[in-house]
Amino acid sequence: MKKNITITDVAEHAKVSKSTVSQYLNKRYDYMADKTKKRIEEAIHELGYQPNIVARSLKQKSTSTIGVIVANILHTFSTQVIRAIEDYCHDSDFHIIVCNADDNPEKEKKYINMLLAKQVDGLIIFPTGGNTDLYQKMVNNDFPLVFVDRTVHDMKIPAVLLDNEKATSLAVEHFVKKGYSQIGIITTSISRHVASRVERINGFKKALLENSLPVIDNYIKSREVEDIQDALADMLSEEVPPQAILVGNDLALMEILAYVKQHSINVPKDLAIISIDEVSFASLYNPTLTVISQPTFEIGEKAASLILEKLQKKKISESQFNYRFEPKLIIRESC
Amino acid sequence: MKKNITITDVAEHAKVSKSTVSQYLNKRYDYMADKTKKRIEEAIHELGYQPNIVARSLKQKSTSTIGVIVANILHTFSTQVIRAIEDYCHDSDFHIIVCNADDNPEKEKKYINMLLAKQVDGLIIFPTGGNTDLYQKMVNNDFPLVFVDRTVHDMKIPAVLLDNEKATSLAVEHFVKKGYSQIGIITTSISRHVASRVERINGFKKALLENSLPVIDNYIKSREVEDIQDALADMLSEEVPPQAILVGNDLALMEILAYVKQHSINVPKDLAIISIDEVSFASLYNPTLTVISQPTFEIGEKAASLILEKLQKKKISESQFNYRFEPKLIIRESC
DNA sequence: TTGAAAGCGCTAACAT
DNA sequence: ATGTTAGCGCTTTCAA
Repeated sequence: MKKNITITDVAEHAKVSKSTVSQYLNKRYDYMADKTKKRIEEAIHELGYQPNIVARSLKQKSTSTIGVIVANILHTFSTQVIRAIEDYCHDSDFHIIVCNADDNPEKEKKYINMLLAKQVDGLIIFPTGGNTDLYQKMVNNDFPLVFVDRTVHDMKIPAVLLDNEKATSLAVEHFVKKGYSQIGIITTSISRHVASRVERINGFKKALLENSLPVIDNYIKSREVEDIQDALADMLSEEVPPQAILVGNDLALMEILAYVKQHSINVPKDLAIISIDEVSFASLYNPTLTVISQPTFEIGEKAASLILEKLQKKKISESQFNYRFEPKLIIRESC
Repeated sequence: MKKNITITDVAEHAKVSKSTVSQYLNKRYDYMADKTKKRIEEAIHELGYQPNIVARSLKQKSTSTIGVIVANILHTFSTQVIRAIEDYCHDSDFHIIVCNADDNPEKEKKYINMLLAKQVDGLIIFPTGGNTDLYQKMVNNDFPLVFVDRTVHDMKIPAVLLDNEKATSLAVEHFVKKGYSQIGIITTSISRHVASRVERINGFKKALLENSLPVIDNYIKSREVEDIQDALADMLSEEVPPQAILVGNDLALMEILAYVKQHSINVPKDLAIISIDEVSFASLYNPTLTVISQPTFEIGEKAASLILEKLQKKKISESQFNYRFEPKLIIRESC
């Protein structure tokens, strides 16, 4: 590995001082003679010089990078939101570093500390919910922090997420409209500290009541991914099995579809399905899948803009703490 | 944002010098008195000190991070390989920064320069193929570089990728075994500088010949994603349309399935399908999809290990330049 | 066993 | 219009 070219080399080559080169690099041409400018330009070109961002970051105490910690990268939702964040940051000349916590609070903690050590300027977190102390510490330090997808109870941290109640009520209403009254819900289990699972289940119950349907506990299951199929099996072996089921997210959906396929259950005749999260094959599947889609792009964009705002103003005016986005029902054949 | 705690603060708090704290941080306890060690430990804990990685990187001229530039993050293949790279690097205390070139050489160039400026210790690239000059420059500078998924013609850069010929021949042989003789191939178009598309198409032709089948130009199409459906339509409107089709990757597959669905084409009766790349819904789809899967985990692992080796030895002994991995035929219902 | 001092590559106040 | 200088937070000789 050859020696790196530094600003000193450029300065010597152009026969000016380092500071002048630095001025040039930072586009402060105000008092710079045209010929020096040109000489520096040439020197940079001839040497193939690239400024060392690490050195600059050290000096400026700012890395122009945002850390993103996602609870579980396997969700299509996550990757789409991340792409939106990346796009937005890119436009403002910020970089992002993405870490996957694997739904594991320990990993999340490790990544938070790592990213802080790396001096990221802000953090966007899809929280596991298991590190409230750490979150709180960052808030106390005025460190720019935004949550995505989930809020954490009692934390004064902006969160960008779906209007989960609306999502479940959209689903339930559609089921009802299609004539279903025995409706179940299955979702993957996530930490109780985290609002979204609770919100979806509560929203579901509320929607049932609003439609004058009874809330039946055995129709409500939240399990680890590996146990989703069993949960469905349990539900379907009830004396009166549900005729329709709301699936909490894309990973749960895969399990449901696997079960349905293996047991030759006809969708929607034997079991109607609505899933939260749009999936790539929803319109290719047989039958095509009715889903509640999240505006992933807007969510990511909002999260990124909140962080960048915080960085600029250093003071958030009129802090709002929940940015709720509208779900959309996409009607296809599965219900 | 509160002031960051530095090594100086810790030193003062523990009443030792900065260098001693640094020794401690780097686990050089060899000559350190137990009580000083303890005092430093306490100070660090009390102050909640985190070493500043940026400063360390500047001094050490090494960031312990690897840059990864992926040609197109939308391929499942890419995300899986990246996860494997991340896992491997993580075990060696390296971080990765992932950038998506969007199949655009200009973007790729921008990211290469950005990552170099950020002083990454090495680069893993899924090359677009459009920046041979830049690649060459890095090689000349002895900068650790590994390609994934594609080789670039005449470059002395290790590449980790699928045995594409094997992949196509597996597919063709399976088609033949199933009694098909009119076989087409459709894939998304990628730069001509890049070997994989060429390899898959050449491998396809070769396999046809080996099975004593004629090579028909109109059965061979490579187009942009948006034009894939048209390409299929063209092929199917041939006088003698193909009865079986090999699909080059997952994104192309989505298009094919959309077309097939819209035109009520029965798979495999009207059209048999084999696709390169395993997709999440392959075993859920109706019919289940026969695919050629790539060992994404091994590919990522190999790429990461090659880079890390290069970093350590600084000299590659017996450099090998192509690491080919075995495709696997997963037989399901679509052929 | 610990400390002093130089320096990584850059920026920014202050001189000139 | 350009140069001098100090310093960002850390590591690393070398000295004590």
